[in-house]
Amino acid sequence: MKLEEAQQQFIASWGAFGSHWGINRTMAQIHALLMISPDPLSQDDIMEKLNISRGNVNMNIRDLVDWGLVFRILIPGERKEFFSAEKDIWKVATQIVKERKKRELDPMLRLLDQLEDVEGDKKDKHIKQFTETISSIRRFGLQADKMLDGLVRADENWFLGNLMKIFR
Amino acid sequence: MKLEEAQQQFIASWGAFGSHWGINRTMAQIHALLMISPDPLSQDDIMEKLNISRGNVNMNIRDLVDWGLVFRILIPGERKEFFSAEKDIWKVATQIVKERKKRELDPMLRLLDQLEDVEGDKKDKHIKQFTETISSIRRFGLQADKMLDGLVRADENWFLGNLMKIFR
DNA sequence: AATATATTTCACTAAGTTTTGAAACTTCAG
DNA sequence: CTGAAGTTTCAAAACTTAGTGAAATATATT
Repeated sequence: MKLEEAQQQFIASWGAFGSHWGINRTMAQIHALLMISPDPLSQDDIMEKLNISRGNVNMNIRDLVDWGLVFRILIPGERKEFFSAEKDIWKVATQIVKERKKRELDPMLRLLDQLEDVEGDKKDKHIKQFTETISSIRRFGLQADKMLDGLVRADENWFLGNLMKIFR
Repeated sequence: MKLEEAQQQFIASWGAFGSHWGINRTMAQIHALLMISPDPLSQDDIMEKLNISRGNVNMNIRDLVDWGLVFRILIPGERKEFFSAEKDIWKVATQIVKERKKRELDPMLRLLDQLEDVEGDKKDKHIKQFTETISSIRRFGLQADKMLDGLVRADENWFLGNLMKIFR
């Protein structure tokens, strides 16, 4: 397969893939483009390679920087800003886990905490089913939370090494 | 907090939560409603409680059944079909993992396989960066794949027990 | 300070997704 | 076989989210 074609395919599918992971399509495409670029790119480079508007590049780059997946690079003597992606895929994954945990899991756990006790007769089957559901989701969430914290703190080899021991 | 209010809140936020996890809002709301219902509900019950149209209920119920999160229940003597949710949250989670792995991770790995070898000079920095990126993502993906397979096969206590040993 | 270059913002538009509701279809009882 | 009850389909409408491009702002150069 030719390089150009392979690059296009990779960018397109990383975009599709990302859109299932809380990262919008264009954001993921920009990230893909930067991952396979040996050198940092400017906003104009990205506009041109992906055929998207300046505003779109700007917004998505900002988000990528917020997520910690892309870095602003200042090249001495250059007027423009350049951008480069985090290329260590383990770091990319833990970064995403960290952000999503903060944005989704943590607020959900806070809510479940509040919902856990409702007024009324503990014998009523509606109340019983409700509190049981809530508390089992909450217990599960707390475990997941703890596990993800560990994951984010761990380093790749350590983590995969241990995991492989568990899942032969 | 009153039961009614707590139920509403739970349904609403499970919907919002689900929409970040590849499950659309209404689908997640129906699932939430069924999880907290002590008895199976009919399509009409769901329409009424969530204020959504018959078509919408029907389509989303179908998807939930496809995902293995909801079961069709036939109540003897009743003409209507009733529905009941999987209430074991561990099963819900592994079911979702299984489906998403099949729909997303597996196709991505198949693609990366193809992209791994491109024609051209191995010394060219564009080719070098591309193949390195692809192969590191692929290695990572294969590990994740193996791990998720294990997870789906494992049972809850076994899994959490082992995990807790790792992440004290 | 004036000019050129680069970046950010945001109202508008385009694209994509979900929901509705009525019609078509299916099933069952009499 | 007929009609009532239940379920499914699908085109159109409503809603949601993403992308554009031009204007505003910021930064650097002479």
